[in-house]
Amino acid sequence: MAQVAQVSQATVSYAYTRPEKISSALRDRVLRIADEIGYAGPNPGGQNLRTGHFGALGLMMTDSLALAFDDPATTYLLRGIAEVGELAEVALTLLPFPAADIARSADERDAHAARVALRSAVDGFLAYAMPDRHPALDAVRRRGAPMVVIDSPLLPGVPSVGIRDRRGAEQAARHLLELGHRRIGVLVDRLAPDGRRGVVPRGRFRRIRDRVARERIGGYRSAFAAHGLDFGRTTVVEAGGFNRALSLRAARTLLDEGGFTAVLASTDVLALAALDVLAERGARVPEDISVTGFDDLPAAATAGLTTVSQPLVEKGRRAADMLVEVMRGGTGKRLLLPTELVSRDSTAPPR
Amino acid sequence: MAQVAQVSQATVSYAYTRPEKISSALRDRVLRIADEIGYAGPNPGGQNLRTGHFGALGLMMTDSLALAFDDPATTYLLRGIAEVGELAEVALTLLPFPAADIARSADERDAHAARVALRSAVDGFLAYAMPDRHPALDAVRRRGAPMVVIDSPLLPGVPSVGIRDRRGAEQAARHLLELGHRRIGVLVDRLAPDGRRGVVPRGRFRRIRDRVARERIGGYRSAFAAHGLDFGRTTVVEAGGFNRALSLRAARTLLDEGGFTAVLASTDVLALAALDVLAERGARVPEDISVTGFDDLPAAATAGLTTVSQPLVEKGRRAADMLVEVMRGGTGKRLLLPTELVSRDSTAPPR
DNA sequence: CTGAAAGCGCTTACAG
DNA sequence: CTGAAAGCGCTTACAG
Repeated sequence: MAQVAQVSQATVSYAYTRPEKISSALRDRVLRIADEIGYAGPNPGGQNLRTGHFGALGLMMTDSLALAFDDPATTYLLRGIAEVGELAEVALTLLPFPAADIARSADERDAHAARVALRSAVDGFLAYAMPDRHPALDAVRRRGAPMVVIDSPLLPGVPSVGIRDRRGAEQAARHLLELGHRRIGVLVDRLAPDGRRGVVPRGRFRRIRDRVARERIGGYRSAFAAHGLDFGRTTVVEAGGFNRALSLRAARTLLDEGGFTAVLASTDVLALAALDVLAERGARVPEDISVTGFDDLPAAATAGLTTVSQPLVEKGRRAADMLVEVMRGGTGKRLLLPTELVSRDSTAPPR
Repeated sequence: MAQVAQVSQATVSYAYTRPEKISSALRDRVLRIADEIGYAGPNPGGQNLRTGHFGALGLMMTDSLALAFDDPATTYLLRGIAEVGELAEVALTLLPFPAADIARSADERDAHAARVALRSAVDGFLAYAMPDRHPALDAVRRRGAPMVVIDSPLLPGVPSVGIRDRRGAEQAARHLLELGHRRIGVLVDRLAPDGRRGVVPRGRFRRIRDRVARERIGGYRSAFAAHGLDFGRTTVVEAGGFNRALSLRAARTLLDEGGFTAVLASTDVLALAALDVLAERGARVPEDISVTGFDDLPAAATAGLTTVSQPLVEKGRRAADMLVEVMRGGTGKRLLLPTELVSRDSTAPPR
């Protein structure tokens, strides 16, 4: 391009990125010639290498991207991220972590994820709801790239945004217990990314690989203990994932057991699935059985679901804000957002 | 890194990307030293520049990213894109087109969008629901990057995936007309990205800047004409955007006028908003008034909405497939997916 | 199986 | 206000 226009490379560069450095006549000429010969402006690859930044943020999630567009809670979080004004200048890159059905094994999947994180052309990372130990997290830290964690895991020295999961879960459980429920069935999404689902055997609680799941279970456990109940004897069903199909299946498995006066669900998606299964079976809520959720999605309000609200959109916004701050040289911190029990029409004392 | 390990740059490169080119002993040594000195592997910027590809696809949308996480139809589309297996190796970059409230003017917004498209470190573009003329589209074509358009606009020589919008819209309108409706109010999302909303003045129909809106209005118009009605005399309310708040507002504006026996909405989000406003006002559907939508979101089925279904997830999947094909040197084509009228409980003959 | 060299396209001091 | 030169970090023929 510089050759054709018979100017130096620097002049072309200035024409695009530093208009004040050259005369406007020269700039116009360069731009006109560029137009004629079909030069579309500085190649991003060259710019990246030279300036050392990419103009993009990477978002890492467990599993595949499907989560981003499948799970309502995730969608709200992403909305918050997208709202951040400073991001008007940077792209949001959704990193392709392979789904379980594509990768041959969990190890291979993790290795792939780490490679992706390392290779991706981004200036900073948002890690959302990752399991405790994940090679991609190590890879990012080693690369020394700015990172902010959302929800899980908690990594020493890594800034993060989350909520008081244990307390929120405790609030929901206490609400049911204080209403007088003693036969409570529990629904959880996933305790570890190993594809297991169904009734959770006791030993599995010691091998939870996700901070949020661990905290929520911990909250349930302590609320139960405060009311003289042993959480270990409670039926807990694990969906094995986040989507509606798996949630419905888990709700059916739990409700097939029968005899519960309440369902304590660790997400709204699970609680809403339970509501649907109950309606299908002709059970009345809350007369026959109470149900609580967690998240307070808009759909929870519509369904009259008693749940624990967390500020999902704000969580995304704050995390993105914090990442911008870290990328500017700030240190970031651990930010905890409030939760609140929202009592609606899906809970009542047992008969 | 090469210096410390006392090997050549090439050896380091091979250690990471061509294990078969060096002995495994040497490779192990290189990797071990890298680990010790904290070298995280090849810098993506250097790789990009040298190989000429980025390992990412760019998604361009009108307005801001908020659309991606705000509009259910868009969310389903993205789910389809994310499902494409070949994408397990490439990232999906959401390009940050500034929202109306951030950019000072429409021109500035467009110029910014073009710049972003040019600068972004991606190998190909998916352009979704863009207005007819948009500088970012020109910029991408000039850059010569592979591109597939979803829905709008239709560009000569550019492969695209869409549906028969005109026919689908015609089906919905004809359904109402054949039931005997003559006082039909129409709801549309946006005819041009200029921030206008409210009752659409006649002249504005000649200045629609979005292909899909134009086709759907055309479908309504011809169905009306076939029944001896002048579409030009119909009340059409434009929401001015895609979210629920604007949709509710548009529905209120339309229904305030009164006297309609049916509401013909150009999207399900608008139709569902109309349903909510009608419920709020104590009107019975379909006894007092009929409502039709377009898209067939899962929420439409729940609400018993009569609508025109289009395969949203498949649209995304097909578009991503086609882009992969084009990036491999294929030519792509114009792909049209089927629509179908789904008759549910929100429509009946007028009283 | 390993190493020295070229060059991808840019930006930025620096000299004129 | 403009140009010549260096170097960002990599990969890939090529020579040994």
